[in-house]
Amino acid sequence: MGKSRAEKKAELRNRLIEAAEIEIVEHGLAGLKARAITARAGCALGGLYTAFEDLDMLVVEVNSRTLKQLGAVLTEAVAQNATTPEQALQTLATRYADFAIEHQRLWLSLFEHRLAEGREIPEWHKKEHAVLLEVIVPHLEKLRPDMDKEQLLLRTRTTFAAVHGVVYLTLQGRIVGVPLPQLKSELVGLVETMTIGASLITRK
Amino acid sequence: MGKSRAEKKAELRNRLIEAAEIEIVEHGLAGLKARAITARAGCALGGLYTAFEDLDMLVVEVNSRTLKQLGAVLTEAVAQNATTPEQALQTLATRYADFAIEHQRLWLSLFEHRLAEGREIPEWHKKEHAVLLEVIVPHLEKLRPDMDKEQLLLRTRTTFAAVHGVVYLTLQGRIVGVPLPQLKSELVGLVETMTIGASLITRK
DNA sequence: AGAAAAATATGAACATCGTTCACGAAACAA
DNA sequence: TTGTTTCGTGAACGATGTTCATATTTTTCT
Repeated sequence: MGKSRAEKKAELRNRLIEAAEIEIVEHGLAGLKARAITARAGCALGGLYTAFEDLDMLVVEVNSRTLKQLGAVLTEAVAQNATTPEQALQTLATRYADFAIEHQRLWLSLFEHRLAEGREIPEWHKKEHAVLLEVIVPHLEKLRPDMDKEQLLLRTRTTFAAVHGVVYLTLQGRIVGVPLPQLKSELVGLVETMTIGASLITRK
Repeated sequence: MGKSRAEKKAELRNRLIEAAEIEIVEHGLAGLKARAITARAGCALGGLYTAFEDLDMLVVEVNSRTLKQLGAVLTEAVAQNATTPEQALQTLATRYADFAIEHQRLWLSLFEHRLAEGREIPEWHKKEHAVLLEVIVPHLEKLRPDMDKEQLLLRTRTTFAAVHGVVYLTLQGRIVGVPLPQLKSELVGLVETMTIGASLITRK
C-alpha cells in the first residue's frame, strides 16, 4: 500500500530540507536555486511551494538544523571542560570557531540570510538562538558577580557578538578580518583579554 | 558647445554613483535595482554598463565613498580626543557606532556586499579599508608595548572585529544582537574590559 | 469495490531581475 | 564638411522565484 498523505508530505519536506542543505554546502546561500533544490529532492518545481511557504522558509528550516547542531556542540564542549570560567569561555570560543570553519557555508547562512522587508522570522526559530547565549551566561556570571541578571544577559550578548565578529569577518574573507591561519590564536588572545579585564573590573 | 566625451562620461559616472547611493539609503543594498538607478540618474539601462563594468562595481564605488567618509570621521575624532589610549579607543568605538547608526544602510552595504564567486574586489578598494585599522594601531600599541609590529596589526584586526561584531549584529537586527538602545553603553563596557585586560596582560 | 470528492503534485507561464548587443546619435579628426 | 570613432539607447535574452490551471493521487462515501 502507498504512504498516507501526511507521511508523504513529511517525507517531501525532509527531502527538500536535505537537498537545500547540500546545495548550501556546495554553492553557498547566494548560490541556492529553487530549481536545483527540487531537482535534487526529486520533485517538481512547484512542490517546494506546497511544502513550504517559500524559499526563505526552507532556508529557515536548514538554519534551524544548523543551530541545533551548533548548540549541541557548544553545550557538550563546555560541559566536559569547565574548571574555571576563563577556561569555559576559551573552550566556547574555540569550538565556535571550529564549527564555523568546519561547516563554513551552513554557519554563514545562519547569519547571512535575510527576509524581505516587512517579513519576520518565525517565533519558534527566534527562540532557537537562545542557546548561543545560554552557554555563555553561567561562566560570565562568575566573572561578573557584580552584575544583575539583566546587565549580565546584555553583556553576554556583547561578549558573544565580539567573538562572533572576529570569526565572521575572517570566514567571510573580509579585507579587515583576521587571516584564517591566525584566527584561533587571536580568539584566545581576545578571550584572555576580556576575561582578565572582567575579573579586574569586578575586583576593583 | 557641448561637453567633451571625457566630461560627459565623468558626469554620467557621478550621477550613477549618487543615484545608487540614494537608492541604497532608501531601499538597502538588497533593494538596489539597475533600472531604478538609471531612471534616477536619467540615462538608459544600458548606460550603467558603459560607465561601469557591472552593478557590483558601481556598489564598490558607493562603498568607496562611504569608507572615505567613515575614515575621515574616525581620524578626526581620535585626533581631537586622544589623551589616553583607553579614551582614544572609547572614542573610536563610539564614533564607529554613531556612524553606523546614522548611515545605517550605507554602512551595512560596506559589509554585506559580495561579489560573485571567483571575482575579486579591486586592489585600490581593498587598500581603502586600511584606515579602519590604522586609526586603532597607535593606541593599541601603547596598551601593548610588548607586541611586535606583526602581532600588533593582527590584534588590531581582532579588536576592530570585536567592536564591529557588536555593532553589526545590532544594526542587522539579529536575534542574538544587543538591542539598539543599549548598544553604545555596551560598547563602552566592552572597550573598557578589553583595555583593562590589555594593560594587565602587559604589566604582568 | 467502485465512484465521487478532496487534496496535492506538476511544470508551463509570468513577472522581475542583471546583462548584452545591434543600431543610431554624438563627438572627434581630417 | 566628411569620415571615423565612440558612446548612449532600449529591445531582447537568460536566469530566477513564484503562481496557477490541470492532471494525478489519495481519501471518503455508498
